[in-house]
Amino acid sequence: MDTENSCENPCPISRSLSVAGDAWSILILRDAHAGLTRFDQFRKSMGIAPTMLTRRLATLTEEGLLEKRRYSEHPPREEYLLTDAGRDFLPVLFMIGAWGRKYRGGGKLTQFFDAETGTEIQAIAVDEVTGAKIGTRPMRVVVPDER
Amino acid sequence: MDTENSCENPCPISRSLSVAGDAWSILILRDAHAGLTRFDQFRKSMGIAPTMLTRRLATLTEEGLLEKRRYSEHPPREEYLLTDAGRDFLPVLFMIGAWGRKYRGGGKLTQFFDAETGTEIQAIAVDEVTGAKIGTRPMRVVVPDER
DNA sequence: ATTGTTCGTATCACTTTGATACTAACACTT
DNA sequence: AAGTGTTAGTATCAAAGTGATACGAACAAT
Repeated sequence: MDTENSCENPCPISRSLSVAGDAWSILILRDAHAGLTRFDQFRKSMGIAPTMLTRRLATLTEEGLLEKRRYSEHPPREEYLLTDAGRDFLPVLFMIGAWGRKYRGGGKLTQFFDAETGTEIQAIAVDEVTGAKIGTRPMRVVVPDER
Repeated sequence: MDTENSCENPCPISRSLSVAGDAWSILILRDAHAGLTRFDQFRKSMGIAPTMLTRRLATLTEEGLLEKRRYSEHPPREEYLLTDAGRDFLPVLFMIGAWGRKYRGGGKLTQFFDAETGTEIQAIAVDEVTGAKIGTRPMRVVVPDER
């Protein structure tokens, strides 16, 4: 795709997709949230080719969702940690997961529980202002005019 | 990627991504939510090559997010409408958009308002059970054992 | 000295993509 | 009747991206 549409495009979805709009990037972020930090952990978890992984980790680092940290000087070893921007991707992951759970739910699925209450987490998107579920009320779209 | 991981993989995120894990598909769904239904509308809106668009529309239709409807017999013309599954993708779109708004927010952005209250929609993900924002409380992950 | 671990790079066949041109089936205008 | 316009694609093909595999560098451990 044309990934150079960052600041031109008024659509916030396009802008996000130009950063993490492919499946590998999203899976890396998923695994990073699950606590993985190292090249080989990602590689084994996802079965991704090392060339791909190198590129994706570099992009996510450049784009500020991950940061490299040296965890060993001898030999030099880096690990990849989530930044704030990367951590804030979690709601996206949960909504993607919620859709998959509902529409591709056959067989066994990974589950997420609230550690305090012990209840299974049911992620939904709401408008923080009105409290209404996204998609349940009519909305008005305002597209900025060009230039 | 390996797109044949539908029912094998216990991760609901992987399953969703095997259906709509590329930028074009997500942008088509965005435009479909904005009311576009026809081939040329999508093509002009996104600047996508017709070969790509044909394939993506076919995939989304096969996967049950869109459905074809004939709107003219002479000449034969089809349009693409969101199914329930497609409509339920809206929360994903809003969360992706929310991230882009927060971390790639320079310049003019499309805005969404609640038609009743007139307030700008601030999409967040919450756990419907506890009401807590996703990511603010510790959670426990349960991965099903193989076989 | 040999084996193992970790984080990659090199190579290369294969697949996907994207730009462009073109077609089919009409309607509409002159 | 001929030409123009609209819609929904298909055909072609070069360029780019992907992915499997092998290999390398820099050590640690035995």
